[in-house]
Amino acid sequence: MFENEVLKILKSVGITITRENLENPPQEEFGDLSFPCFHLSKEQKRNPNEIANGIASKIKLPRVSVIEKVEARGAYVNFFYNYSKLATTVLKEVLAKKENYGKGKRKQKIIVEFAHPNTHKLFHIGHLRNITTGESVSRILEHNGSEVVRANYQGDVGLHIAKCLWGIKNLGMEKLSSLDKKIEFLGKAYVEGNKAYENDNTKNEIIELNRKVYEKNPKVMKLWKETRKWSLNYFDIIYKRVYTKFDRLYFESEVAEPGLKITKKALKKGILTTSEGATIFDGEKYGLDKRVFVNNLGFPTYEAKELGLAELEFSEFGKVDKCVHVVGPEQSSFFKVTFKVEELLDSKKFKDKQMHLAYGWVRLKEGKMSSRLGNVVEGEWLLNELKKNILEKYIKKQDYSEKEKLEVAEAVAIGAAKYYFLKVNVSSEISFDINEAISMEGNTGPYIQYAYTRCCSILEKAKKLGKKTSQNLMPEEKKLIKILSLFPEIVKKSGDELSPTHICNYAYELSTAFSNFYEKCRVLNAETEELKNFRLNLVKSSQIVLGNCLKLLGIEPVEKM
RNA sequence: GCCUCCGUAGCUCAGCUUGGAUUAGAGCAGCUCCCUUCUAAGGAGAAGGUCGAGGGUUCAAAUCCCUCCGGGGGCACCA
Repeated sequence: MFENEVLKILKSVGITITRENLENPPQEEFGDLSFPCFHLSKEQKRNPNEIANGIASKIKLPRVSVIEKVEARGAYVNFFYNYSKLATTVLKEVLAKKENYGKGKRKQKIIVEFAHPNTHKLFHIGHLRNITTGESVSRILEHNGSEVVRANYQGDVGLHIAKCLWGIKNLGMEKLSSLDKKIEFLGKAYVEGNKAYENDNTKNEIIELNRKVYEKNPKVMKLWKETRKWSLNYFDIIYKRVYTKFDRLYFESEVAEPGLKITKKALKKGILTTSEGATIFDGEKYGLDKRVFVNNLGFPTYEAKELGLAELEFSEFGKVDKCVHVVGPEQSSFFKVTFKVEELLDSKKFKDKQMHLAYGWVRLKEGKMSSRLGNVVEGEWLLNELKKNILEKYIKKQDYSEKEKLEVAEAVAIGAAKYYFLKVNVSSEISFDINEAISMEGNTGPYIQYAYTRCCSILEKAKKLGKKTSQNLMPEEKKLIKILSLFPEIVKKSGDELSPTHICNYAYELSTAFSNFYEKCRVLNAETEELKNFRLNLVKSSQIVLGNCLKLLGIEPVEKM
């Protein structure tokens, strides 16, 4: 918050550095901002402790300053803020900017491509992590000032579809009343088709069916269209449920033809070659894998379709600075190859703009999920399970209306699931422990939500905010103010690293600091009216920043729970 | 064989990009306390660690480099 003041002071004693050279001290007793002297020590070949001492003794603080004290400690020059001034500055800023507090000015246009469920296949817990990550990354980038295009690339052609359609034909089309039943039926059909693919006779039937889908055979199209629509309707319900909306839905059926055309061009240019009847990319000279773009039956693979997709993505939205693909780590080789081919096709358009954000697998304790084995953990099932438990364990005991209870339980359940995904690094694998996610204690979504509702509850009782600022702050108040002041730099860090984890850690720290404050500092019946007003402003600011954190995570804040 | 991600307390994980503050941080589980007080889904305290192993670079390594061990994922006609 007062970085510029510190830089100015350092400049006045002949040290010109940038914000990057300053650090946040690990402990309160080391002050609020520090300048480590190790680099100077290298340049001047002097003991860093001496340098730090020299700097600290040279500094003469102005009479009126937001910096209260400067002190050398070891190799660090530590700056201590005047907390009364810090409080005034932070509260003023948060209360003025509200949901825009911490908003950055990076004006990039970024496509975030995520979700990508396949039609005719179950929507599982891994898709849930995907959407959670993609939505949060999108919101974080937006808060950094970028314009985000949310894209979703859904697979609606290919062997998996053929397997499912074969299964439907084999099982016989049932009369199904509800969407849930239809989705369940598709799941069964897929498993059936997948089994049949193991057998040579039925395998050929499935391949034939696949051809018919690619060739848009009218007889097959009818069934394809109808069942595809089931999946899409179902996905729409889930997207809405997890607070996501897409600007553009892409389909494999839409990019297959264009993708094939591009592979022909790439073949002419010598980027792709022919081998054993297939069109392939031989990545050896780039240290990459060999991958097939068009198979020996003439069907475009996922690779060829990707070329068609990229072409669309980079032409439909004007100048795009970056395209982030939120996809599992098993596609790492695939993306390295397609990114390379795209770069070779049009360097100016694609080079260094494509990025694969790989998130780790989600497992249950029983083992890896696979829709082929039919032992998937459905996304919706998980959300419903969390909701049921939250409702039973806590919300039922509250005294508001049934309708409100359901709404609150829903928001808390979605938040619990999302937070469980986001609190670990994107690349880490998650072994999903349902009991742990349900337990709602410690570093969890419900804990953050709860801190937020405590803010709301006080503010509701207080009715209005006064404007006085306190002079002597309690340690809990100081800590809270300090944390509030750090929000903008956390947002920047999360955006730079595409890492929602930092927001989770920050939100947890803020919630803990608020709980401490709540415990030690009475607000509504504070000793004086002035103090009460100051604390109310502090509560309001905490509510705003906690709310911002939740929104960046894609979680809906609730006012009571 | 090659590529890639991961290995930090009994369990789940921060910290590693940009090496530094004589005590490596949390949360769960277990132990001790705190509800006449703004929702105890809370707060306080004690306990718990050869940072996978071994080398190296450095004044300084959980963090950088190398080797090895263990695990996940991938490496041509699936997506």
